[in-house]
Amino acid sequence: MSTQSSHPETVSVLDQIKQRTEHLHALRQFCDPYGSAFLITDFIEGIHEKFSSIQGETHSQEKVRTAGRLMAVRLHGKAAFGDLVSSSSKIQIYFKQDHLGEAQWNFFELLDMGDIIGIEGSVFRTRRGELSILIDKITPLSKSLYPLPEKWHGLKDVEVRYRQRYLDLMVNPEVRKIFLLRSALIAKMRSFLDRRGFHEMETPVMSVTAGGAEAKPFITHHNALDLDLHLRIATELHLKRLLVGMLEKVYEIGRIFRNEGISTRHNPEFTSLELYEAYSDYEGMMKITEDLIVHLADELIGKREIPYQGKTIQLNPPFERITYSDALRQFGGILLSDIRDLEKAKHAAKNLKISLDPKAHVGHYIDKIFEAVVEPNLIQPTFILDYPIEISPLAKRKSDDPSLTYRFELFISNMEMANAFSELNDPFDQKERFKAQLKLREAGDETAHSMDEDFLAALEYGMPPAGGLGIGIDRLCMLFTDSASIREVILFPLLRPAANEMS
RNA sequence: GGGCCGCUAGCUCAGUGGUAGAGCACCUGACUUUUAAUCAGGGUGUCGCAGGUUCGAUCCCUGCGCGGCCCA
Repeated sequence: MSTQSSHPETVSVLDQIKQRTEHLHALRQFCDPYGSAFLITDFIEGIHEKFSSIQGETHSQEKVRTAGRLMAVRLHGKAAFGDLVSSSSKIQIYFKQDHLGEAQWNFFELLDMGDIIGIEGSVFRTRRGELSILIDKITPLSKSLYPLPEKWHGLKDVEVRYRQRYLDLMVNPEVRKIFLLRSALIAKMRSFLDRRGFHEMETPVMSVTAGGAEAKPFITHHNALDLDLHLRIATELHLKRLLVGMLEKVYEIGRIFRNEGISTRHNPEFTSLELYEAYSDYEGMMKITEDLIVHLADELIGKREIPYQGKTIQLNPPFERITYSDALRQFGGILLSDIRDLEKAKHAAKNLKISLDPKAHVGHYIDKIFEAVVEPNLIQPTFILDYPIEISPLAKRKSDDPSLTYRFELFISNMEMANAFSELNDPFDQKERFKAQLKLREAGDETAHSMDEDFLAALEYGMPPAGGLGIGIDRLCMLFTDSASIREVILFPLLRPAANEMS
């Protein structure tokens, strides 16, 4: 057992641990307190369904066997009520001395809050109308040696909640709900894509160069090859190689790593969906984005109006569409053409009180100005179309304006949820874009792309025109669970080690 | 990286320059249909850490740690 930082060795806690340990030793006289497999006839949620019609004084003929964690006990002399909790449900259990008999009542007296037990008994309804199980037999399955957090207020200290997430999950049922929803969301996403003929692929997490996005990578080292490797910052460039290889509809749901700051919307590792469809384009990607999000809302929430941080988000397609330059003009009175010149961009940024690194290039300024002027206005789902080429090195140029690209981002509640484009499949153009990125990198921009010769070689074999789409799964989960912070939807968000965990 | 806020019992939180507080949890007793059970009794603490000021610091000051929010 590891050192428990949240359990300072106070007399009070020691007393409770001591008492629980004594109960454990007493149990060992009769059974293994850390039991083995326990045959369950009914899960708790199933019992509620199966016996919902029980009324009055009747007890079920049928016996049930189920298991869970004992989370409350209401002593009542020679009887007691308890709450037996499972992952998504709970049921009241009734211990009765004369019914249990001396030996079983003895077991009951050795139970502590938080213990895991198996029970066998008949189902009945109490005078107050609560479906309950009258226990015939208790089987101790695991002992809880530490006192639990408060039963009414739960565990609120976010630091403890994240560092000891198991406690958070144990005592805060709504937290369990969030992660069950996250699990369901990913499952629904997979089945949605599979039904549409997409195939799930797995591309490398580690490679010599990390590309496909503007971000700093984490670096690790392979000993046998004596080689520094980067953790991926996107799955894009590998998935597009698959298009070259004639896998025409592919996706990957995977962990992405970016060596950047932490905020309520950013965790250094997060999960993305990226999908690529040959012979499609960004119009096709907009359609699939709408379809997917609406499908998830229908399946997970059951409606298309969802509450998020005090606002109501309407997920009814079609989502609003506005071009990048129209958005700048509409929300900020700014002309895109004006801020594509570095000096003019600096001036505009100054007016908006945006300060940037002196090495920042014009793309950074465009991005920041957009962020400041437009993003705060994008509450309802909105596609922003036709991004400037300076900040879109992997997207196809628009045929009617080669300074813009067939790229969109979807914003919901001011958050960037999706990013997609008609994929650039012209290797000559792609090479020029990489060269431009390389210049920025040489000028000190660590997030600029490096030249990926191998990817270029793949393009030179011919990549079909395609639409590609990336969706941030964590942010989608935030939206669907009304969570203000990305840490609420990541089981173990990165935290600094606590002082006593260092060294 | 900067600003603001927080850190007090296992948990949720009050509080004060002079013996450390409540509710829940826990312990003892009563109670065989309660459900935040109830009733009677019991306080279990390195007041985040380290310095400083002071007769005396949990409180005031400085630094540090961890976290939160906002900004970059």
